[in-house]
Amino acid sequence: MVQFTGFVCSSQWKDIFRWPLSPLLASPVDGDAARVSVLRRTPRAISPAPGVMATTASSHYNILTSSPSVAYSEPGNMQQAATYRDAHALLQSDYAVHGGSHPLGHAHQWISALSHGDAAAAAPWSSSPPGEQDVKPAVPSARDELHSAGGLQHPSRLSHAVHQPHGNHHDARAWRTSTTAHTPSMATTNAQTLVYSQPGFSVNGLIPASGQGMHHHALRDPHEEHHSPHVGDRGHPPSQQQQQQQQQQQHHDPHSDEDTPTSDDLEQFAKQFKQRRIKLGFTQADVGLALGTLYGNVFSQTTICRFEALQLSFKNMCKLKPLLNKWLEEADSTSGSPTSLDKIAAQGRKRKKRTSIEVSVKGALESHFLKCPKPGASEITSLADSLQLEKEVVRVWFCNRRQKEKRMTPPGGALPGSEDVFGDTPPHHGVQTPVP
DNA sequence: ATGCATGAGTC
DNA sequence: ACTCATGCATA
Repeated sequence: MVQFTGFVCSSQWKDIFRWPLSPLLASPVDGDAARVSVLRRTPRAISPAPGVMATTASSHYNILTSSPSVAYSEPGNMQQAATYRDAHALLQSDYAVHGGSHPLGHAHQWISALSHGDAAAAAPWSSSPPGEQDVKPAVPSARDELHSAGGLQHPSRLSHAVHQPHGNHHDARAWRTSTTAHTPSMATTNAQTLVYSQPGFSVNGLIPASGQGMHHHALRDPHEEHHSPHVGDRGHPPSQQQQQQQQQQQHHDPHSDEDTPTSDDLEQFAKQFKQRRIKLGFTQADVGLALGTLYGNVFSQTTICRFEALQLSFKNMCKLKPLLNKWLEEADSTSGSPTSLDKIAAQGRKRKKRTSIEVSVKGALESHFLKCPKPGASEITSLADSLQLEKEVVRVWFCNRRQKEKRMTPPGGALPGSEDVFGDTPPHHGVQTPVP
């Protein structure tokens, strides 16, 4: 039953599920770490399980203040260049400075305090559909193949019903089945939200705080685009667009961001990154902000999280790695000093309230997806009709589902050990480097 | 941590 | 109308 909430803002019901958190103070391992991270423990015993709360915002989510400005620029605007030392960058920061106008009045009143995220992910229906998950060995793209010297993927896979009606399956899951055992006891603990809204706040002079996002807009890599190159099954010249532009992919060095890393490198890095980050006492959100301060590209907690979990596309991972790597260097070289946090609110336009699709409905969608991942407009319409959902919602659902399919990092995000189901799961996976 | 949403860039 | 990168809001 989908009910519509009249007000977009009246989503107060969510507070009903606010559990009394008992914040504990935990000092990060490092004794010198100037900052402590407040870890919040979430009583995972309590599961709200709001069965029927399909709240869909009224379709007329009016755009009150449609101020596009997402400017994260600061008054001081001293666009120092040099920050991007190496232009190798394939940084394709979006943030195409639309409005250009900078808010200035960064209203960071929303410094969310919602942090609790007991890692119990695994969607109910995501019980790793066997034959479906075609765990074909990486080789997402020709490019990938080149540097995938990691030699991780063995050729054992063969069948797996790699169907997919339209030949557009392909890539993604470059991340082999790593059971991603992470999920420490804590998750996003964006507690210590001390917000210094300083224009040019530099940390120990090490952090160039200058990046004050000025006009470093769109660095979108014109080259390197054309997604989904690798036409699923290699072995036939796609005759598609021009080959990638991997002019010089000599030998890769996992540490230098000069070349394209391998899946292994990325996995390794992500893992290490997370450890370090935590050790330094930073939250994913902190990092996201720092990147904005340092390089002008702000990222959300979500993105950092996905990076660590390797839930981004290969390309995207490659793009972010250098940035995160730099941050890491800065971060621990300046550990023991305050950090600047600034919020560039992107408030303004009203966002459609997130639609909550009931489990049963999801099941239905999932079924359809298995049959036809790319329903036509008419199909979507009828499907939406039968499911009592807005067409747009259904459309988006499929889009997201497809996108997810392309990554679905841990196919067994569901359960460990499920990797054997395919009988071809890579013999090894993420190695747990026990922190130096 | 993840589900649904937005938007730029493509096709 | 789709893919992709991203993120708000939520669980």
